[in-house]
Amino acid sequence: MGAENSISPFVVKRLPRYYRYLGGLIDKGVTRVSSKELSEIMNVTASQIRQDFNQFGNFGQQGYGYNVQYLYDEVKKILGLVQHYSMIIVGAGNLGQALANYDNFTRRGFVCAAMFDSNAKKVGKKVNGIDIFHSNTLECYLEKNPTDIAVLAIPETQAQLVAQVLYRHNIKAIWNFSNTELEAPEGVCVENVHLMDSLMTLAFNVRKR
Amino acid sequence: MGAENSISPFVVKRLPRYYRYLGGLIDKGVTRVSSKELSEIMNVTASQIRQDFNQFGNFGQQGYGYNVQYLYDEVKKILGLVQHYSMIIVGAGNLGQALANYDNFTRRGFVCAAMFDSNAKKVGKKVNGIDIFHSNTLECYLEKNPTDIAVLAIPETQAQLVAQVLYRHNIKAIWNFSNTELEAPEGVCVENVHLMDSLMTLAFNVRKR
DNA sequence: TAGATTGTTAATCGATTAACAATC
DNA sequence: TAGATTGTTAATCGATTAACAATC
Repeated sequence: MGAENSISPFVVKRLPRYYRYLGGLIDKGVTRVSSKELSEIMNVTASQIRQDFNQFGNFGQQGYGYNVQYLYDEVKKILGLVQHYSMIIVGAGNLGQALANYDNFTRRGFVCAAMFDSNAKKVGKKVNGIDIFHSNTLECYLEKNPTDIAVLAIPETQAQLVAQVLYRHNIKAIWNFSNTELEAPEGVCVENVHLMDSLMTLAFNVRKR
Repeated sequence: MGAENSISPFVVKRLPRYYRYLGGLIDKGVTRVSSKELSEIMNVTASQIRQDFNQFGNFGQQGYGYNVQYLYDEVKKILGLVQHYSMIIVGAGNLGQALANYDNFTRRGFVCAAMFDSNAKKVGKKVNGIDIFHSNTLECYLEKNPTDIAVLAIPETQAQLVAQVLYRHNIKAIWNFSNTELEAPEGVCVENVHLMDSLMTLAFNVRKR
């Protein structure tokens, strides 16, 4: 119901956390929760919880609170987790393989169909059942297999170049683990994961204690 | 010079990005940059750049701008990257090994001294030159080797338990890759990396295009 | 009905941006 | 000196919190 465009990125960033906590409540057998209860568990204000959800619809009931399962399902829909996403991983190094082995992604509907690497020694092998192809077959693959999300687990020197290939073949989104920020054309989503940045933030906070 | 306490987390989160871009400029041989030039490269406002840096001191010069190397060094100091941090990785699964192989951490002063795993098959092996010890030797290790940062690359079911051990032995910070949020005692920094959350955010944005 | 809790409007707080005097 | 650009104050914008009428 809410104006699905113009949702603040702050709200969006909080959605997966709600989803996680609601899932936890379901596992515990909790069927009903008020914004106040949830706020205490999650350590945020009840006001923020109600504001956030009401960006998307009226999921609660006065005097009762929220039905946990219903709210969970709604958040799932909002996040777009009711559909499947086809995914490839570019870069079969340590990180690429770690991600390929992470079965949680598959469970949530992010299905990794192929991996690519420029190292001939890796080509032909499998990681968690996923074939590793040579990078120079990437274009050919994408032509035959429209792909939603490409995971970039390659060095920054190659990232921008590979991204260009992906853009040409209408990739919808890039999950970027390389140490660069990609320039993305209109309509392509890029989510950067800067592990080094995260560790530096930690260093800053440690020293400031 | 700035009141080093009470720096907004928004500013802190931006510091590593500045550090990255300034490093890039140095690599390109750029010696001098104005807030306006930097703002165009980084796609933020010049105002924000000046505000951010002035939380920590006056690093620029009117009419000139900023000396890139000097500013880079100052940000390095602010982030606390002039010292070394002793680190251990708990969990030698795919992700733990991927992190152990990531030499960038060492280059920046985050030195991984040991890994721990509860799988006896892995104990005794090395990853990137780092010994894997059995998890039940963790306490003993920490007593002999004071450690700044523990990386948690273990399933959520074990995370809170291991964290308790770490707290008892005065760990300073936890870099948490497990799918939980840890309750940390006063004085311990926790930085959560929720890869699944990041991917969900991407899914939301893809659908909204 | 009385009690509880939502949905939503209004108030507050803080982050970002704009403006400009200081000064290199 | 004139031009450029900072450091910093003031204005704006938006996010968060508080308050409360609506209603289950």
